[in-house]
Amino acid sequence: MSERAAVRARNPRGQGERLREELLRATERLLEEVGSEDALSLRAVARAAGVAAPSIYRHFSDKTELVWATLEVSYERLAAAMAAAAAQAPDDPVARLRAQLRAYCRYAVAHPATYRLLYETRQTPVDAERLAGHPAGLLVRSWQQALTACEDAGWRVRGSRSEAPYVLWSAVHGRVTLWQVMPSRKDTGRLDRFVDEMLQLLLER
Amino acid sequence: MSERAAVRARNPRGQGERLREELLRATERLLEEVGSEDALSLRAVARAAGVAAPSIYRHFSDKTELVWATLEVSYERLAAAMAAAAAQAPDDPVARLRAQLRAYCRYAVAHPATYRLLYETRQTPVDAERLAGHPAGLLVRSWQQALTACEDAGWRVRGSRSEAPYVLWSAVHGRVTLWQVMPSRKDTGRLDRFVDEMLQLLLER
DNA sequence: TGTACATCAGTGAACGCGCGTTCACTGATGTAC
DNA sequence: TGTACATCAGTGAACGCGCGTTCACTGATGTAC
Repeated sequence: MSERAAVRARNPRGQGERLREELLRATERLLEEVGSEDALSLRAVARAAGVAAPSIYRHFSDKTELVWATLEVSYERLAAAMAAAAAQAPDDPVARLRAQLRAYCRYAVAHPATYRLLYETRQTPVDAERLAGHPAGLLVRSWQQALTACEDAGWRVRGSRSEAPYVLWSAVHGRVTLWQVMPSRKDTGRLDRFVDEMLQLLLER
Repeated sequence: MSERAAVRARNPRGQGERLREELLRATERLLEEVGSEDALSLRAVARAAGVAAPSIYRHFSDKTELVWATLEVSYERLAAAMAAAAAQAPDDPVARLRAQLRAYCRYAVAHPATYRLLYETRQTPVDAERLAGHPAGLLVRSWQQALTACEDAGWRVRGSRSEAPYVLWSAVHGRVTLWQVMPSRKDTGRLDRFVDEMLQLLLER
């Protein structure tokens, strides 16, 4: 599989935290390689980072902690990608929302394993407190705001307004999943067209 | 975890195939218990079936084969549940479609792990041929037919007709996933309301 | 300027474990003659 | 009716493996005096 990284120099004093970042990056990369949390091993992460396995424990108390931290990083990446896409879109709320939705799809397609991780409930020792802080809540709010911006620009949201963010998010997440599992025609154009379709269903002048 | 089943009597001659069914049932049950394909072990399946581990190899050539067979059983169960719900619904195509969608949600909620398996691409040694026969295709056709029935009864499908089955399926699958991952308010009523919402968005007189 | 010491980043060896799979087998039951 | 044999359902012991985690450690570098 993946070889030990080039011989690693020990971090200088006071810079121990750097390894933490390297481990997170290695975990993200390996996760995509092996495809799932269970298939990921701490030893492989250590190998990829060019470090001995026990060194991980300087920064993460156990495997769950490492994976959870990676999940948080993933969420931030996704949110950042969406924000960047919106910022680059034309100055029109619908165009911005469309750009966000497309960015969402692109992220999912580009990082299938980490994307799947976002919707993983199983996370072995997940306690209530942890689930409550699940970054998923951030996404709902993001769709919510985008829809409000459309309304402010004179669009009407069809159907129940409170349900609308969920309609949007469910549809797009579901479509990406189906896209990944359906054997035929893996062109991302279909995802783009789906996004347009949903916007037309949901918004009217 | 789960204890060895009550002492098992060896199947009579010619009835060896019975163990196959017992293994499938045990796999389904254990899958729900442990939550994922990776966390499932052949040894645990054997224990649950009251049999020695090597006995599995009389019926399945390896772990993948066993899991794949279970996936097929799951798909059939889901399809059957949907069909039964449609059959019990009032004699109206929209009511029938609604009943199918709700049955879909109920299945997903009742069997989260096997449901998740339906959308698992990873299936380690999945070759092209196998993916092509993925039972997911059956579901698209089922939504397709239900929509046509509505059209025949005088309803119009809003938006692109060819995209509509995917809209329906994506939305409902996505919503179930979110429902499972979002920490708060786990009442299935929300899923039912979501189904209604989608039907209103998609169908008009 | 020298030196004892604390801190820090990271390691090598070992632990016990459960796994998927293979192997040569057992013992009951049916069949051929 | 008896007996040799084939078939069938299933087993016990063993294989090699990689895993998560713990332990006591090393050796470079900074700090106090």
